[in-house]
Amino acid sequence: MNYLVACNTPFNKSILTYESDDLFEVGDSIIAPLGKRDVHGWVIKKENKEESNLKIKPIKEKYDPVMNLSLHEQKLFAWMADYYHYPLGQLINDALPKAMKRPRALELGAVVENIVLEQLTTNQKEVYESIAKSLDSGFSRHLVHGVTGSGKTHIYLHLMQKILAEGKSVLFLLPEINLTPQFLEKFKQVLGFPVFAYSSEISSSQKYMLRSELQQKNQPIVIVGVRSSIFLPVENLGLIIVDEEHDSSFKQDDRCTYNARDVAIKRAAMLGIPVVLGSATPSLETYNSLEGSKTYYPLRERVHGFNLPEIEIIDQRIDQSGESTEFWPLNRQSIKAIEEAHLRGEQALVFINRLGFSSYLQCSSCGHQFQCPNCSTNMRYFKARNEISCQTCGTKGDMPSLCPECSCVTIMQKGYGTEKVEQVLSQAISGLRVERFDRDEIKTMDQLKESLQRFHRHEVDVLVGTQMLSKGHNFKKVNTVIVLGIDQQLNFPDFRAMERAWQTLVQVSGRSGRFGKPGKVLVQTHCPEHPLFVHVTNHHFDKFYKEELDLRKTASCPPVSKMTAIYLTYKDKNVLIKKSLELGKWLEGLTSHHYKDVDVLGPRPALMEKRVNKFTWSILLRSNDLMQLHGVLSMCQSNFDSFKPVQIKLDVDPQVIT
DNA sequence: CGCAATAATGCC
DNA sequence: GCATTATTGCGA
Repeated sequence: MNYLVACNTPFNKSILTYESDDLFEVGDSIIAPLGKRDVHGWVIKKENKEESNLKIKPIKEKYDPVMNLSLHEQKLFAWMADYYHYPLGQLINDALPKAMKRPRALELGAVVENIVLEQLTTNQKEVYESIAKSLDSGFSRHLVHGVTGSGKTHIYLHLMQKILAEGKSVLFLLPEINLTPQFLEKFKQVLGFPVFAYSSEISSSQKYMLRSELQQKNQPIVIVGVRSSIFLPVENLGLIIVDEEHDSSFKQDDRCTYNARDVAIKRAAMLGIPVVLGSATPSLETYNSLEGSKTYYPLRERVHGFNLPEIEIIDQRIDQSGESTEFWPLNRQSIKAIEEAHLRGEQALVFINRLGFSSYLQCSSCGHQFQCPNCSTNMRYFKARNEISCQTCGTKGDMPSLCPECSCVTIMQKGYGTEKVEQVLSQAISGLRVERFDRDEIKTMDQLKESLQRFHRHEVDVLVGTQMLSKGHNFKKVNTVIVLGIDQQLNFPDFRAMERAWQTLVQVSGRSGRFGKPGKVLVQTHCPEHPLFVHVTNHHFDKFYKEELDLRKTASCPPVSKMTAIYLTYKDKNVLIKKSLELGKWLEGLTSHHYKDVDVLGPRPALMEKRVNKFTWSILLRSNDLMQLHGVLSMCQSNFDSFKPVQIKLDVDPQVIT
């Protein structure tokens, strides 16, 4: 008997033929010889021996039964390999836990005594009941589009309670690990069933044990997990919830570029169960496909009749024409707002999406900038560590004392980050306790918990943080929020720039005034007339989505069309450009004859052309016809070898085009 | 030349 | 992706 095996190798798209006299089943995990070594593989097909010019080797042995794939896993992985054009064997290898070295017993999460779940509000109840009706009737897709503070989590909890009571399990996906502590506590207290947190905090042996446990048992359980938890073999799964479905952390950007939200939808469809997507700022994709349907649930109000914060757009240009710049990058109004909050005994948040003290350094006499030697980017300046560092490759250097070009000693610090704002703020307002909340300052889960606790206990007045501060947190005494750097987000050269800026502003402002006091959000910008701000200040989400969709239609961008980015990477720029143009030509030829509805855009240099001493160019494929697009991608994938030695990577449904 | 770093090739 | 084999490059 011959066996088609998906192996952990990119060779021949990972699908290799082996023979054996022993019996293997489809889905079995096996070890097979490849060249002078052994690889891990999964049987995907049995067939009778045929004439072949290959010298087919025998399968070596059965491997670990814990790694065997159920029928459902086989189908899901096969779909993914096909849709994301990634070798099946490597995909399975990446999705399953690594073999275990030191086995240790698994704590499936103790059941905490039941605290009664609070009643739903009228609005929440309507949504709950509508979703609950379809819980037992096969696949359905729901979108809870609730403003920040409308109690989406509360609806999820009631749905979960119902599913668990029926003896079924729930997969709850969320974008970032730093949200798990609070979710987890609440879930454990309220649900009365085992709740398991799945994230990078878990060791690989724990992941292995969990897989093994889930395969054997089918008692109801809740898994609260990040992206990769979508692959857990939960038996008797009754519901998948994807919270913050718009979030880009659901997209994997290395290896197989899957989007866990889309895999979740596919998995639910295959299992015939409902999937609930939730967000205050749904992706255009999700909004476009569900808005107007019976399974779209807008929640326009916060609970208890609390108001959404007042959002004020501050024209930063005024500063330049005379007003003092002593508190730059914060302007006078922002300082005043924080000062007033402090006097009222409240706290405040400041958001900036950049780390460090200044974005780059420049010699004041010759204009020399301090570039990273390995990447096409400037080094950022970190004052506390007195060093400059590249955020892309990690190269570090001492803060220069004079210009290497002209020996001038005056080096200007341009741009700003969290460190700068922290300093300006503590100097501007005496007695103000300011802390930073970014990945520079907070590296472990313990540091995260401690920082949040200090803030909750009001030992800190202002947190200056990046995006990691923007999601999910409930701060009782925060009614003032400052947003810096939104201009950079709006200027990002990608069709989703406006969508992302919208999401930032809405999510960030959602941290303000969640407990009834009037909330305020100040957004500093150099382009206050930008159309986005009109919808943000009025909280008009329908209008924002409508206008943005119109733009996408005009420009024929997703969700109206489908896209795939092709990245070519090589250390020699000239060879790379030559090969990129070659691939571009080849694709043009292909699309002009057989796939007429596919557009080829580029090639062009990637946004960061040089990264860690390798150059990258990109080509974009765009089409309204999914079949044609994937036709081109299959042809392209089969033809990778002819562009050697350049490395080629596909990103299906890219989230950011780099 | 001699050796080591680097590139190219085969793998079922 | 990895192991093996071929090619290049540079000191002396």
